Amino acid sequence: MKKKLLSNFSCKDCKYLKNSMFDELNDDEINNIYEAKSCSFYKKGQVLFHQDTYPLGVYCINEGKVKVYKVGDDGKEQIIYLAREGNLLGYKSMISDEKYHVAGETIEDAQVCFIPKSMFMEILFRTPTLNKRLFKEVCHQLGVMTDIITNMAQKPVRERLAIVLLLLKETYSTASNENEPIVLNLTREDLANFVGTATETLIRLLHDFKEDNLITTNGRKIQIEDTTGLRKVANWN
Amino acid sequence: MKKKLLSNFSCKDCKYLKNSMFDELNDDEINNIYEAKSCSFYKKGQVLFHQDTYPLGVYCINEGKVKVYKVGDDGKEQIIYLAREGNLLGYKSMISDEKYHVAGETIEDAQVCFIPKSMFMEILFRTPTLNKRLFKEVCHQLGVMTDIITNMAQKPVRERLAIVLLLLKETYSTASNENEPIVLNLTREDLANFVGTATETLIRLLHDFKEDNLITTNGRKIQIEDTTGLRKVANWN
DNA sequence: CGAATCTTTGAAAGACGTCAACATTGGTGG
DNA sequence: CCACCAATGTTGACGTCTTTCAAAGATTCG
Repeated sequence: MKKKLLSNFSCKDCKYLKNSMFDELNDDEINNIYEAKSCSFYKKGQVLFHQDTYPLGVYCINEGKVKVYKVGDDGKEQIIYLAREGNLLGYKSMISDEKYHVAGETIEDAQVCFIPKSMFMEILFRTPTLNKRLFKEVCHQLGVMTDIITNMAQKPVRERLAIVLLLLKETYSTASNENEPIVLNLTREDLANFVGTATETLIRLLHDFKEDNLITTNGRKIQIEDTTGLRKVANWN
Repeated sequence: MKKKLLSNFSCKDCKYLKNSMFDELNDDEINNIYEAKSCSFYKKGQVLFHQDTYPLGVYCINEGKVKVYKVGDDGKEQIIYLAREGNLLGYKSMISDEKYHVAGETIEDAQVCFIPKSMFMEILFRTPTLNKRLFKEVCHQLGVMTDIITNMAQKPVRERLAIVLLLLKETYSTASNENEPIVLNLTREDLANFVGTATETLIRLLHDFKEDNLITTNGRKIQIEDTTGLRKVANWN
């Protein structure tokens, strides 16, 4: 299922290098990463790494989107965040030396580079630039998570949905597609599992938002029509 | 209000050293910390560091408990976690170089050591043992946070309360007081802000738990009577 | 083209928050 | 040391947000 690509292109030429954790590395250091990695093709819906298993390495997304989620005690998925091109995945549990708390699964056909654990750890601890960069990133993410916890605990579903939509726009927008609809390969259920609500509730709220001209939808395409309005609904920032 | 203590005892002799982030340091390294720190007395309810301000240094709790919380958009506190003796606070936003996402406030009279930013950062990046230790801890905490997010999103208040009670027992229990009631200086409102619910709902649920002989209460003292039962209610582990 | 999956809508029950009133407690000044 | 005030705790009633269950459309993919 996991097809190995014939060509293993250089990280230095990766168009997402500047958005990655490797953006501050010098040529030699980048080359170390390049030599350690291998790149593979994953079909939509494939799992990169499983919850409750030990990390085997880290994943760097070259093409496609990945949903990172945790399965709760009752078997329902909670999407923690969506990762996109350039993002590094699966390193946190590796560093803390425990099983994955979450799983990572492609939501569209993807191309993902893999660096085996031993190699990554070795590079990580002999490359201060990378070490510092990742350390910072992890600390930043902790702050973001406290924000999410607070929102989950205090905000009603409607506001959380508005936030998620705004977030998705950010995750999916590039310079080129600024005003195009977000084509997210997320089912309504996924979306509900991101917001933290039931699928039916999510659908009803999307309906409301459409009536209020905040968004338009066409199947799984969602177009944000009124960012300001959404932000107001979210009672955010 | 913040009284400086006359004696500045050595970290090496701190009885909580073994539970702290400094547990793996050698004598020299411990001494660096010792020389950088100063220890102060804080009265119950004092704020160690404020949300949305830049970190000035890190705090190591020598005596007392500290609630770490974030004020949401509607002004309500969300308690993220409770810190106890030996815990290090306020370093994450320092490392990620941003304003605090949370605030830290004593919930009982406390004695807290402080290490100024410049000194701590300097020690952190010239002491691989400490660096690695903290890095690991931060990554671990991220995993814990994903668990919290999932619980907040998926579990009803009743289950979350049960979890919080079990958590509090862990936070407050020492070898000596295993079966004593938890004397937590948390108001019902604080407790509600930890669980993520309204004060009235929290009180009603505590009442239920009492009826089911899961706990007994006496003012702010809460005694866990049936850990197994609580775990069952929590639908946990 | 048909099975399977996903989406949407309706109706009803339940969980939870809010408001208001009242009780209790703890801290403070006299 | 006591009395009093303000903060905290408790209870009831009520409304609303949300979930759940059921069933009917729509879409997708083999």
